Amino acid sequence: MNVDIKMLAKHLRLSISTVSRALRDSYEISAKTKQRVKEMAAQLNYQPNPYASSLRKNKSKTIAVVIPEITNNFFALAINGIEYISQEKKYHVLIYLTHESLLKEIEVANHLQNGRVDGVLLSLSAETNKYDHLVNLKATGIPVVFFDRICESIPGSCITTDDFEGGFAATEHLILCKCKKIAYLDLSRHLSISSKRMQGYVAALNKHNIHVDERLIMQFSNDVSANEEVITDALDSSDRPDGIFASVEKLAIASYNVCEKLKINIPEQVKIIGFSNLEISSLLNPSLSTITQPAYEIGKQAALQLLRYLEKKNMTDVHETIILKSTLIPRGSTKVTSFK
Amino acid sequence: MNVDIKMLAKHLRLSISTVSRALRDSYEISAKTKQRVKEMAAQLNYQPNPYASSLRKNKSKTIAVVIPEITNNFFALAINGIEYISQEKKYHVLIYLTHESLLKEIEVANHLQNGRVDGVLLSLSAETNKYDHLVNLKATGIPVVFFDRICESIPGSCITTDDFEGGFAATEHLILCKCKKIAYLDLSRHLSISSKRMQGYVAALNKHNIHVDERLIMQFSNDVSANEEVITDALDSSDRPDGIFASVEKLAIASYNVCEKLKINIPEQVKIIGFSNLEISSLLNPSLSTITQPAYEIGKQAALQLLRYLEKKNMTDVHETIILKSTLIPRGSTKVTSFK
DNA sequence: TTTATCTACGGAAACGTTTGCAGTTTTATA
DNA sequence: TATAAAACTGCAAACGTTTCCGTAGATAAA
Repeated sequence: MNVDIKMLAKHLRLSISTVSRALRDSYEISAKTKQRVKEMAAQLNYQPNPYASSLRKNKSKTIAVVIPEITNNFFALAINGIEYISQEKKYHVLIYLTHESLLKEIEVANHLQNGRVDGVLLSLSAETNKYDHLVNLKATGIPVVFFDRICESIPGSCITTDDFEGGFAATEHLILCKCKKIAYLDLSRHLSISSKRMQGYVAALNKHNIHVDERLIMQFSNDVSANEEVITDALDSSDRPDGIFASVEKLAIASYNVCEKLKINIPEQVKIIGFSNLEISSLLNPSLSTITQPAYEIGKQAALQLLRYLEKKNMTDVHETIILKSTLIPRGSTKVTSFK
Repeated sequence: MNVDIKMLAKHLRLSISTVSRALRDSYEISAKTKQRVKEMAAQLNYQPNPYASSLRKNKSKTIAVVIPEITNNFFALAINGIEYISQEKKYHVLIYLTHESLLKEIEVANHLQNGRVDGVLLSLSAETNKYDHLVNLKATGIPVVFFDRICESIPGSCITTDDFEGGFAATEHLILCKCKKIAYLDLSRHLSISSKRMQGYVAALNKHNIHVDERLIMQFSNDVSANEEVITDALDSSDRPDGIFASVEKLAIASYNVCEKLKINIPEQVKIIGFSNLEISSLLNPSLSTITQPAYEIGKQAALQLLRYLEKKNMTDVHETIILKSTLIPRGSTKVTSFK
């Protein structure tokens, strides 16, 4: 609001350009002058105007994080990682939530074309089934790094986990726990993570010679009560599945809720495993078996990748995909109960 | 990057100023011209440079959210509310995490003096015991609205909950559940929420003529394992408390972990209640009795308050405090078990 | 001594907007 | 028809930086 570089220069009886250079440690300025300038700047509490600087340099030192939702342990952890790297490199982090809506995602992506940010970290919304908005965004020269819910049809940087292996492991785990009829609860058929996890599911069934029943592959929305209804329908029948593989945390939780309501015992009557970053999975009743992603690390890697790219002189489009490993943690919800 | 207002003007054979005014719907421009301009702008995909605008107008349409941590359901929900209001009013949201560190908070607050944001929403770190940095920030003319962990020694706007009543209700609930020896698990003695909740705790004990035992009032840090050690010490003795009131979610969780480890039965041997926004409290083993804050609403109100303030012509310093109500939800962890 | 190189700094343009002021045309009023 | 008011539009100065040039003086090389 107050003291600008002009005033600083006046106090110092130096030119504006000299002050600017001194503050940025230019080689053209003598050590003595630099020190004088810096001392005076500190004394007057000079705060450079970031917008003037951004305008001139055409760099904002700001990145955008575009995610489907924030009340989700995975994304909260990822942001934690992103923030860690960003603040270390003096970048600022803008948050945009799409609430799993394609329209919102398009709106955000289009807006970000205006240069408000130097780069974008993005995880697709569940609804997203076309990618023009993202192609356009990249076309304006703004680097985009996808994380977790990546976009496979756009070349570029991606940070993700071994979803196929995770899906395979989860399913095989259920199979080894004697499940014969395993349901796959899916968020959206468009998402990379969903299809990869499902492929793992199918592969595991195939390996163990279990027929893939299409009716056991269920799609869900963002509507909690609608989801629970679907699960209720599936579980409230005589030939209900004896195993549930939830591709995302909230579907595992929804399954728990339904089982509670229907008085279905986990793991005796149905075993449940799900992708989840719930730190208290072990405290659930029963404790939830999970495939857990290194969410914090994903955030860190995504931010690192983007910032590394932004600091590069030659902005050649890197096309690097980093795949981190998830880990399966068996707990009570898939415990094999003895016959009685 | 590309097409700027100058180019737009050239295409339209109009002056820059006319174009600018037309885009902003100035009364000085004819409807016909406005339409022409807007159509051309859309056609050329003109994106106004936000930094040029910010520089000129000395307004950034950006707010900062400064919170202790994001992997916390309360804050995630609050951000959700903040984002909801912000995007509605076309504001952008920068996130800064202090990780409960005073130094970090000071660093962030000082940085924000430079005008990068028009206003700040802040929840104090657990370590914060002096407020110069916040006084300075406000002194530069940047409005600050506190939410949840408010700063009582600085006049200004605050959004919080009825922490005294919440603490009182939680404690009385334990008392009515026959607890005789109730521990209070506190995050930091500096925080407004902590002291308010503790006052409620003390008041409830007094009302029921229960002696306030200082040894039952325990302080905790941000270090999970250290916290669990303290709780272990408290619970692993013959005269352990029979009731625990956790002032924040993570201490309730820590208590669960310790009880599990020590094979202490909840609620038979010890009853637990805690402030928490865990949506799956009911699925814990046993389900957790909670005092739940309207976190989403707090976020919304905080953002509303700040933005209302920013849009005001006369920036008179409002000093409004909004107190929302928490609700006590009794569940399994405080259930009175019959004598056997 | 002349010329070239370096060091340290200043002047001024540029970044892309917004806006005060002035100017021109059109319309309304007398 | 003359004149005042209203309706449009343009010029140019900001906003606070960064950076391209240019230059004065000092030092080194010829």
